[in-house]
Amino acid sequence: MYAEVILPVPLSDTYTYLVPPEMEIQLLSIQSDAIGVLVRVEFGKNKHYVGVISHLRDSPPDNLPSIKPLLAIESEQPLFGMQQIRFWEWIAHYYLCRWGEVFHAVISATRLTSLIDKGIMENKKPKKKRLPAVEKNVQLLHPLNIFQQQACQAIRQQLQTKEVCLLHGVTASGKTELYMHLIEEILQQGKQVLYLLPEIALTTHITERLRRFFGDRLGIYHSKITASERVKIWQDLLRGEGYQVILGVRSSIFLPFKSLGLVIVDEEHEPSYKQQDPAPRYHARNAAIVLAKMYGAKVVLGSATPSIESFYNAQSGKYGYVSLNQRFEASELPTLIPVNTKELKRKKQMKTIFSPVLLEKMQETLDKGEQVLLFQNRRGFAPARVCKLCDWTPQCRYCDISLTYHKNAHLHGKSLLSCHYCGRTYQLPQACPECGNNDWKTLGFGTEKVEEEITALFPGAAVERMDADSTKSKTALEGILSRFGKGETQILIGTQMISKGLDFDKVSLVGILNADALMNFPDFRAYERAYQLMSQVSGRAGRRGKHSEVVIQTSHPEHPLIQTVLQQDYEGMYALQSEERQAFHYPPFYRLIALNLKHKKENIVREAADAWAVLLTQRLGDRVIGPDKPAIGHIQNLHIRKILLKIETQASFSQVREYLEDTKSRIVSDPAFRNLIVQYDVDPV
DNA sequence: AGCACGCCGACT
DNA sequence: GTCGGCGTGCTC
Repeated sequence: MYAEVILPVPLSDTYTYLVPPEMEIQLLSIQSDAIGVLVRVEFGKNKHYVGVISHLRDSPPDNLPSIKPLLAIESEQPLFGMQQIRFWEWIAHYYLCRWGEVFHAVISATRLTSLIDKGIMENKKPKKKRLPAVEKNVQLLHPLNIFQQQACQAIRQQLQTKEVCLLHGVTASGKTELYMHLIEEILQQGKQVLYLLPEIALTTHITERLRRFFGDRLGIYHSKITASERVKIWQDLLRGEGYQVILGVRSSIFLPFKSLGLVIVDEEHEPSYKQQDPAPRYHARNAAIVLAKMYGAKVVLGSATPSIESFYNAQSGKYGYVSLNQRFEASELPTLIPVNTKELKRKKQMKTIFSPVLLEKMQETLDKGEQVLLFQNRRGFAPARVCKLCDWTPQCRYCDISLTYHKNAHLHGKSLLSCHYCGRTYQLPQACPECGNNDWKTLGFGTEKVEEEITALFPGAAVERMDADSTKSKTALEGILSRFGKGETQILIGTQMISKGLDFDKVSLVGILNADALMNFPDFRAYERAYQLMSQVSGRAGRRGKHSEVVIQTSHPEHPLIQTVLQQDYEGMYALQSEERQAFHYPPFYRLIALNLKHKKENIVREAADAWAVLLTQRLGDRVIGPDKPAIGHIQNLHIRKILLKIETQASFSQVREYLEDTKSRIVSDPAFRNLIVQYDVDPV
């Protein structure tokens, strides 16, 4: 008897091992087909790995130089079923990565090794059953209001005939409450539920809210939970008791569901659902839809500002569509006020980065004892520091990018410069290394500069900043949220972090400091993103009945995108965008596949990319765009070229995959291009 | 991903 | 004369 084993190494194949005769009975008694059983094997010389059996076979494949035996069986029960293995296979095929890379993601979703080291296989028997779950805090679900009830009913109805339903609900319309009712129904049927959230939105606020209702049935899954908690989640899902609702981040799609009945993807438009590095570069929303299909489960996608893709699928009838456009407890939508910064600058009225209108409204808000949010989607003090004399700008030694100036963070007593691509930090040079001058100016501004200026302008106010730098620890983040929630902080400055998870009702003014910066980046999704961010951050204002205002500073108030934001006209934005996407062959009308080629030597990567594009063009014609040198031409000392494919959505994906594989093997057979790094990114975000 | 094998610079 | 740099090749 032989076993095909998937190993957590980036390789495309499974590997064949001999099942020693004395192990056969043990193996088959765990699982009759052995699928999903963990085994310890030697791979290479003296390297031991824990892998998973994908299937058994009677005879070994031909031409194998040698076959090693399984060393040990590492699980008392199969940890994965056929469904999981089929799901991994789908991920590897669709996202053009290797089996082993997917399994590696599954394993590391447990930190998926700590689980293997001290987890599941040590528990010879499931722990003695806990007493029936009579959590003291468990409450009954709140009844839904009439709008929520109607929406809930509409979702049930849509899901009778459709796999996926998009719930388009304005901020504060009570989507979470509605989800909870749907979850309860599925639990009553004895099925499991996966509730996906972007990492940033998984705050104690929402977890506590759900825990209050689901008590011992709710497991929470993210990168910072303890190993023992992970193990419990695994065991409970495998056994079908205990945790049956998982509130988790994107990697929780790899958990071993047994009888999945419903997947909720909240904030479905969030780009952080797409994994960037390393492979598998999967989109958790799209992968979750496939996962659900394999289990016969239904999917609810929720957003106040749906992705263009999902709204398109709803419009075309592929997804069901339900909207919930009444705010909870009669909250009004905020009034949006554009401020023309170009004109103010011309009139010399922009003395700071804040318009006089914004400053006045801030003062009024503080006088009323209410709170202000200021949104600037850039951390640090300034994105670049420039020598006044010769224009020299500090750059990262490893990446093709200017360093962000962090005035108030220090490295050996000096202010710090940091590379926002590779994370390296540098000391601020005193004098310009080019000309010796010691007089600098800064370009642009980030949250640190906003904080410094606001502190000077409002000396009596309590000001805090919330961005990736100020929230490195979980306690720091919770501290900021809790002080703001209690009203101890009057002005909160932040990056897009403040657009999620904040759920406070004393915010009556939001300032968007630089709308132009949100729109001006070279990406086909720039306007969609800008709309979503401005809309989400505006939604933080005026919860619970208060009148509220949003000031948007822009040099182009007449811009069509700004107009749709001001009128809170999602469908207008969708119409603008879908026309453009169709005309220029972008999603949802075309599928994008990006090829990233990297090499230490620029001439090698350039030649390889040119050759690559020639070969691909022979087969795919003008669907091949590039190669292009990206704006940031090298990162981590590797030079980069990009080739973009725009493929009709109805085209055969397996055909395209075949062309890509064939092209790759032809290029890398050239010894000059052997150590080229090739990365595929399917459906890039 | 690891880990070993294999060819060129600064040291006891 | 060696120790060790990491380039590249392989793993059932």
